[in-house]
Amino acid sequence: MTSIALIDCNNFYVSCERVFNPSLNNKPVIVLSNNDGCVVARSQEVKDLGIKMGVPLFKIQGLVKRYRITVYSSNYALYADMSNRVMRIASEFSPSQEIYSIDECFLDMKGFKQAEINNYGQQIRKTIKIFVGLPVCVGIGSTKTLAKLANHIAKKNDGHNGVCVLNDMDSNHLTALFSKIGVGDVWGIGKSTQAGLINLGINSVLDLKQASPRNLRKQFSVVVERIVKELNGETCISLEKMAPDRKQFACSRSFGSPAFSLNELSEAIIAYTTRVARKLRQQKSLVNTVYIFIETNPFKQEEPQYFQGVSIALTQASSDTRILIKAALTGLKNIYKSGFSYKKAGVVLNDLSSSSQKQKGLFDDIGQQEKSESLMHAIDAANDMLGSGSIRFLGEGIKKKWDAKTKNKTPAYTTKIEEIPVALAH
DNA sequence: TCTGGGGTCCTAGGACCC
DNA sequence: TCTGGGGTCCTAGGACCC
Repeated sequence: MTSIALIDCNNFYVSCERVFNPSLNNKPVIVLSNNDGCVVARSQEVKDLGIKMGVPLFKIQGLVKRYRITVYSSNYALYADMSNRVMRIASEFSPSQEIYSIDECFLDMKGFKQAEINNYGQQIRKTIKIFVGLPVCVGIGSTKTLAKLANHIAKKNDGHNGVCVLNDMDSNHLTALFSKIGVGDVWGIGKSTQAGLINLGINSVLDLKQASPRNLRKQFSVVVERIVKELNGETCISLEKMAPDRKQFACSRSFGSPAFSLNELSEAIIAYTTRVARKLRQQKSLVNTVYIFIETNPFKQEEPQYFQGVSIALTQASSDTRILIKAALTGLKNIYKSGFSYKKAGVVLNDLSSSSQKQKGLFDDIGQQEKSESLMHAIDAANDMLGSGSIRFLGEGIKKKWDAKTKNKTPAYTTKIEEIPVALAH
């Protein structure tokens, strides 16, 4: 029988902050989204207060004051680095690993003895705690969906001590357990599908497990059919050892303060294009279509609203930031209308191809292309060495009034030497 | 005053072809 | 008076995830 483990960090962003500020342990802590807008991570204490994921900060200011909740802007440099450390350690516990998100990975546990698997899970937890300082839970089941569910059970029930193994559980116990978990807690069942299932009288995980996959495919989609099969131990979603190439790269941001002029929007679009172009080159891909959009604040319905996006097809696939910026700005000029208060803009690179399989055009200037590649390579190398943004296009501006707010960001403790924690000995 | 960002997959429906 | 049908490809939009 196959066996898959899901390692998932508890309250990941909050836990990362606590590693460098242990006085926050057992105290309520929140981490905010970009622009300090919404709650994206909550400590257990905050969850217990009933504060939901994704609520805007301004709606819970009263609770923040009353319960003295510590509020942080997000510090992605720190979280990414902590994630890498966790993943490296986890990978040593299995011959194959799929990194599923910044705070989760699946491990193939095939061949492990049932009797030992629980201990093994405990060992994974302890090792990550000791070496990185982060708390994780481990869920083990015969499919990914069951591993996810096991992890959910481990997180919600202290009795499991952070590890839940479903493989060896007897069926009575399993039935009792599954009848108590809502169908919306299953991986892949979102709000809309949950409502539809409840409508059919399918309320618990047990109900879903016992439902007919064929009927649910007709009612919903092949996705729900697969979930039912996976709940019954039939593998439909396989472990992806190698991360496949991305099919698109996007960068979009809300502005710290609204933008009005074409010039301000151009700055933002240039900055975002620079970011996605870098990601594109990292994957060694080229882009054929650049999509950009601008929008006003949809929450301010009393203000005039405008949303417009446009795709620009390049004459030739490219990864040269200058060419991408030129295309993006051409698009921007086409859709920009004055008189609106813009809140957000974005750039999406679609229709990617591999740079090693580039089609040669009839009028290609080979010398020009080599120059382009070596220039981009030099810029990337300099930014890697000196810190990103060291070399950038002047067009993205200096003052950047539109740039996002980050009022309460902790230092990049682990990735910038100037911001490393200092310990004083007496 | 203040409401995130980046990704994937699936499906329905239109365009087009023979 | 008579007005097909089936296949493929593409795209937009929805749903979901973290």
